[in-house]
Amino acid sequence: LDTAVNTPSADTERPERRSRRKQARPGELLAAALDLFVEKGFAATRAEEVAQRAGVSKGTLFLYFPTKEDLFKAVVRENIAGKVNEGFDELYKFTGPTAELLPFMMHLWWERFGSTKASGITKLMMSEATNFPELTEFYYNEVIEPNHRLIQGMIQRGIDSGEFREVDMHYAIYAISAPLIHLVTWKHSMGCCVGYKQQIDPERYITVQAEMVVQGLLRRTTV
Amino acid sequence: LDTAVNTPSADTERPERRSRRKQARPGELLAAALDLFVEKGFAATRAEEVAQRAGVSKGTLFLYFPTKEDLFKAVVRENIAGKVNEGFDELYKFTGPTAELLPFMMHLWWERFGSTKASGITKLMMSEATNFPELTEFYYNEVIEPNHRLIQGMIQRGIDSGEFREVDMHYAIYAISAPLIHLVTWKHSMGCCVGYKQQIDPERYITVQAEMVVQGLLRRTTV
Amino acid sequence: LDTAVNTPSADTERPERRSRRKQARPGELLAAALDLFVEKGFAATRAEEVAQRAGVSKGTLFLYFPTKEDLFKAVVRENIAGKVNEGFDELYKFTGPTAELLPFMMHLWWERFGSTKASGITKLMMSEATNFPELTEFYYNEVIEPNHRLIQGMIQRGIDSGEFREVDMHYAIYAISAPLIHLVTWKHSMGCCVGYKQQIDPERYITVQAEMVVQGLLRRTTV
Amino acid sequence: LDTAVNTPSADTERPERRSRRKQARPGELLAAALDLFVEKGFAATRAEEVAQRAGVSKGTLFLYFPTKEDLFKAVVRENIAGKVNEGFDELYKFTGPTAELLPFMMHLWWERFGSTKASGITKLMMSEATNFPELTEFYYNEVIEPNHRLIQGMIQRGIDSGEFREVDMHYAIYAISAPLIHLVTWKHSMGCCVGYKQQIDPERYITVQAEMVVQGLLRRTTV
DNA sequence: AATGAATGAGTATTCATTCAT
DNA sequence: AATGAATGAATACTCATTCAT
Repeated sequence: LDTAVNTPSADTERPERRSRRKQARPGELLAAALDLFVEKGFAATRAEEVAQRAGVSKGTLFLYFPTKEDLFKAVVRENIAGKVNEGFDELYKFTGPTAELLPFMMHLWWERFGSTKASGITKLMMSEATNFPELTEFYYNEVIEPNHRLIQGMIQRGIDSGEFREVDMHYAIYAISAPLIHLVTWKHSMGCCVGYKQQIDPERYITVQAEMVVQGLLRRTTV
Repeated sequence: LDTAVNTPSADTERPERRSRRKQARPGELLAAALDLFVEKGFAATRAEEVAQRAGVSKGTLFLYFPTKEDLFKAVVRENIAGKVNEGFDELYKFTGPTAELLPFMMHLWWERFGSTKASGITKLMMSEATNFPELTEFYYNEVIEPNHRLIQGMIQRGIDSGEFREVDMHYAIYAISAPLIHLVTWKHSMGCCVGYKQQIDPERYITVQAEMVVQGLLRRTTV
Repeated sequence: LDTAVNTPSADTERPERRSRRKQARPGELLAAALDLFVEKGFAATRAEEVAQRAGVSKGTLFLYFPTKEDLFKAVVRENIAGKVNEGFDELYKFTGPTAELLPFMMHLWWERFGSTKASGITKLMMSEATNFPELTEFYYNEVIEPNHRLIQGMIQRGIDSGEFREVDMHYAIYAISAPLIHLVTWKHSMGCCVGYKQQIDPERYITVQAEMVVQGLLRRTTV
Repeated sequence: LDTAVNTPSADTERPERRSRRKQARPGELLAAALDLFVEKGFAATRAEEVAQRAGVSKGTLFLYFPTKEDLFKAVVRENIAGKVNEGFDELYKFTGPTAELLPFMMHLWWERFGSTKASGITKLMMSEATNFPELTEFYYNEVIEPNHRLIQGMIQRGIDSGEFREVDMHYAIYAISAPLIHLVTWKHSMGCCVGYKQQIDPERYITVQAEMVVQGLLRRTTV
């Protein structure tokens, strides 16, 4: 459902106890690894702990993922599948004004991604990017770039409809993405350590940022 | 200020070489540590390497910083002290409209902090926050909170002068901070791994974000 | 009894070699540790050396004993358990006069403990007592106190039978224990370094001490 | 008085402030070292701490004692000077019955040595004997052997006077020495770690042991 | 496929000892 | 003679990875 862990190989055999379980192994390991990597970071996560949480032995873990780095890569690759497409669907489906589209999409993003465990990999990638350059490139191509196109689509929609003014599109995108990324990054770093008073309320945060960016983009009616 | 980071500076002078060095040691070590921590992260940085880069032996490092964690803390403390005050100074000194103050301050921040090596600790803290809760709290109190107050001061100035509309101040702050933090975080993560085409031009980035946020805050003249 | 120290025993049998070894591991490690601790003391014994002598790698040692201190504790526990009970058995079994019981028991003690490698831990505990207060307390409760009760039982037997005079029991005990402890302590310290001429012949030593203490305890027939 | 720390070189210069102090250095270091070695053992005592306690720098310590081992040897050698001679003096001076001499001498020993800090080296030597073989030999010749001769003199006196029976002299000696050595050894090991209830009262302990040994040596009047 | 016992390279930290001043 | 900054060998302990069963 949320972060549906799919076994790489298609599930062809009937739902028979033994083999289902067998097939489920890598998925369980990836789920456990996601949890722990998000929770403690790459370096601080011990392989044994991952195996334990997945209910298998250490040996089994290395049976599926020959290296801790491979495990990490798999975790990231696994958890970034096609979220963007959902976004494009919503964009195309939306009929109201773009000034309403933006808040709607941003809140939706929170609901479907930001608030889920999967958002932890956003922070993970920030932290480990330089240690996994080719993974980072993959992440850029598969996640960042598509999302930028989605955001660009949203903004362009406003410009095309005459709602928004012309902007330096390449950089205007960040007015939407930066606050969102900052939100989940905060949530998985500072947010864990500061007191109740310093917490950010995501809904309110997004509401304000969305309002700001809409105001920032809107064509000045008179002037 | 106190433990000002001194560059090793070629040893051309003969007299009191030993004692000169002694004074410089902590600074040299902190500089080396900053480099390496930023470059490879906390866990991946070996104590010996820090010592080597500072031109001393492993033992000497532990003479000044009894623990790798202590070294990390010192690096963080060293590279953030007083930065905010500079910001307040500029704020109080500024005489033009707030719509110009914001871009000015954001660019200044880049010039004096974002573009320097020290900005690497912003990303470092994000990455290591959960591993050093006590340090994170320190960082929040000494860096984040003061910066928030500075930003709040800037926005309030605009509201007081009638330029800006009333906003949910606590969250409006992030409209300014999030893009900036995102910029340095990017610079020290993704930025290192993606191609030339995907690079962000900081000046242009800040210009656009500043314009967006100013537009977002400005009181609508007619309506 | 529980973790009986098994000698490595030449591996002639082929089947289940791995699992056989697994069972023997802790015992082999404890035996090696006993050897080395007795030989060189706690501080001077390197963990790796213990592993080597047991024929395993460093890692394996820490697999079974998470800490060098834990290893030390295990060695102490291993080599003292139940020794006292043997003494009580002999005491209850003995039917002759107490004047003969004492020499018998003292010689038996030498035969079963003093002359064995295990007596080295008596000296070890003396040397390391202040460094391991918690272990020292354990040793007092599990070894010293029970032995004192055993000796007290022996003396009391003589008093009850009318052979021995009334004595300050609490301190009379040491008339028996002190010479014995001194013997093994000597054996593992001075004894290793002084020439042949200065050596103590344990049997003769015990014979004389036993005679002395018996004479010291006997009720004066006429007076 | 008790452990008078004498500078090796005879004090020829007048008691002038500066040089007195200079001359006192090694003595202060030895005193500090004695304290610490007794308190924590050889391995656990850090050179720096010795220097600190003596009020000098680490460098100075190594100026006088090129090696920690040398320091240890010096501490032992320093603190075992001619105590035995005092014992012989008392023996020759004593006029009463040997049955009274023994308790007298044993209590005196406690008063002048056992109860002082210097008794710590007795335990030290036990602990470190095997690590310092040639020191051990020295200790045997300078301390143990003379003390044995002293004790032998005491026993012989009783035999010669007809009070004591003939004994295996070489081993009878231990009937006196073992309890005393055991007392100081206990005091500096177990004694530090066990509760109030398990403490040994030295006076009472010696009284009982002395009585025992006297009884053990006395010629049976009738029989 | 699964286990978990075994490995050993790797790393922070300590501390006796040196030596420029 | 005295200092104390600097050294680096030494060592307990960790943890990814292997492999016999």
